[in-house]
Amino acid sequence: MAVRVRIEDVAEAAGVSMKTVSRVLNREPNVREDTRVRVQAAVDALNYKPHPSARSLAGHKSYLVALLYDNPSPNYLMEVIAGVLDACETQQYNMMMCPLDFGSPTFMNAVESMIAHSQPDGLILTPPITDAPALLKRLDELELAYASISPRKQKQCMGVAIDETRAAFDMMQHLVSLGHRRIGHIKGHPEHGASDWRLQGYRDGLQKAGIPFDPDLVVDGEFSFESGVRGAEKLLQLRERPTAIFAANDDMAAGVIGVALRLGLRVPEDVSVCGFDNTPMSLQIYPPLTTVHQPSRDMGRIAALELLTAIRKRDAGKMLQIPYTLKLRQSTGPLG
Amino acid sequence: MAVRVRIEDVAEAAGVSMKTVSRVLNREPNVREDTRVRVQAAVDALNYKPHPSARSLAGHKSYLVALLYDNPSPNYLMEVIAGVLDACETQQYNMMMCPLDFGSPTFMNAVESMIAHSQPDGLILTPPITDAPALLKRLDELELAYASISPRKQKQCMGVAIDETRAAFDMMQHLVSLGHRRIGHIKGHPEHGASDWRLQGYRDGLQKAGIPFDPDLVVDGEFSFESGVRGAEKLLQLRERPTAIFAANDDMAAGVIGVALRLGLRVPEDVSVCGFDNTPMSLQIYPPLTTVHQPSRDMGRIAALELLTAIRKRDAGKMLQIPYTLKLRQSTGPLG
DNA sequence: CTGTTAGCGCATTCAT
DNA sequence: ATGAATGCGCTAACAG
Repeated sequence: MAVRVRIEDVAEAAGVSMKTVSRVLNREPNVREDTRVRVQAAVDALNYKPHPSARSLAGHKSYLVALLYDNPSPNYLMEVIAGVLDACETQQYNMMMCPLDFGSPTFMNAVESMIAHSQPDGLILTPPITDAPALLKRLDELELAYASISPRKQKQCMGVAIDETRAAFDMMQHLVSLGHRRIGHIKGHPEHGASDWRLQGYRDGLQKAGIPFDPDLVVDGEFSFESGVRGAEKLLQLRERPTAIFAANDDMAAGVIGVALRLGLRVPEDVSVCGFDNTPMSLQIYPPLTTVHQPSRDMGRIAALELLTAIRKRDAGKMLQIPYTLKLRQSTGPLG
Repeated sequence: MAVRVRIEDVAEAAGVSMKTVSRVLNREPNVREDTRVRVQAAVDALNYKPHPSARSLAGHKSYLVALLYDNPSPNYLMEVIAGVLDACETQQYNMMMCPLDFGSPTFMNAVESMIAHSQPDGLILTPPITDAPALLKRLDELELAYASISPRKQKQCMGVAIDETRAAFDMMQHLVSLGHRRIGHIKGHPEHGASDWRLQGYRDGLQKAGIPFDPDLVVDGEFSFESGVRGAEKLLQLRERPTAIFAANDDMAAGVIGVALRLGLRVPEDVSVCGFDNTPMSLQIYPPLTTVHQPSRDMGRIAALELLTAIRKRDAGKMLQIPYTLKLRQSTGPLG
């Protein structure tokens, strides 16, 4: 490890004081341009890197953001992580991972303990942890900044989301345009806001097409493949079978396709199937799945950038909405 | 955030010096049992948590391990992460994520920069970063501890792996026992040791069954679904079609099944397909995939525990081998 | 615009 | 077995 280059060494090399170096490093004002250049040159020449712990200790900041999650899809989370890391890198921040069990009675204890231990400067919340009232209340008490990704209540907090209801509505328009009128829906996990929004989009789509809502065509799910299987078994064995099934996510849609094939039905000739999320798997099953692409990586990046800005400026940002894309593939087709 | 409880406060409450509290906290010897108890009581009563940065600054340790990865399957990586976090939690360590581009010319720069910035006490390497000679050499220079998960050269380093060759061999035994003799193989990414091992297991399996090796039945792949599709297109259009295909991972196996179905072949009646990794997807496609389960979470945990031990004791551990499991499912069946 | 001083909270000598 | 003094590397508050 050799000997560490310290800020003092840089100061000496540049012929200024430690504090001036500190100012340059932290982009603080009140430094003449030429000294700034001189200091920067010394920093580069010595390949100086601030010691994170020292900076943190003296500055009363941890330079840490915590990413809270509860059993999300690995693909989704990895995208979010990549985005958050993108954002953190630009600002010398670190990210720590915080797997949590949202439903557990010790949920808040786990959070408190993590905060006490790691002292993050801010948190990024992913669904469904975005919607834990006790958590949000406590964070406000602690004056700890947080950004939410796709939270249920979007008016009141900083974060990022897509218009899920409208995306689901668009998907319904697609099915309707193919001639479908008996369209089934498998709901998502009841604890996720996304489930409500997507169901709402389904209903909006029916209404727009003048198709009466039929409760038999809507079944419970919980975003898992298995729940998709169960939902499909119900829907595909109805006396009057739906000609299309809109599952609230891709995993469930994969379950639907599995059941359909097992029952000897062709997809999409006998039944069209679509999902939501555009997971890699959606492209790997046969037939490739029609779905909605949600820019999860961008959402992670944006949430983190908002959070970092809020930490710096000590004031909260807005809820940002960003665009989604429909991916029309082979699992949906015209009414046969 | 109220006022922070410091070690000094605990010392005062317990009627001892800071140093004694420090000793108790760090499980150092030379503390009488009764004072240890008294100090611990004060720690609990005040709900004292050491300040990570202060501890790190004074102790010349970062309490950080870096997890290096390059574009792995999200499912695999999330399992490894969960295991590493499990291990870190028990020892007050933190984990940082380090996505890298192994092939890039700036790979080593990225690593150097990460190390200089974050000063991790150790690294956990995942394939194929386990096999970057320049990296390993540099880590030795820096005397930075690292643990490797499934590295190519297992003799020379600390880490954890399964016996992949034997697992692939077992899978071949399974296919042979079903009556298959024309068995195709789609290789993994050439940069991953796993590709070699699994191919070796394939060859060992052929040899054991007295089946001559046919180069036409082995095609290149790179672990991606698409490469599985390409491989299957070659194999399934051979004049003498294989009756079984062993893909070196699940993603490629999924590609094979897709192609088979597209060509009007039934799985497993017309062609058996198997993979490797037991990804969640392997259970979600139709038919469910026969594969090898690799205990990735355990591997993450074990690698991290080894690393933390090595950091503490300043000496390197061994390469540990842990068990795998064959998952026999519906994508393989008797030769029709 | 720049420098000086103090101290963040802890572990680490070296005493005793 | 325990304690007092010192400093890790940096930023903050103030001084100039």
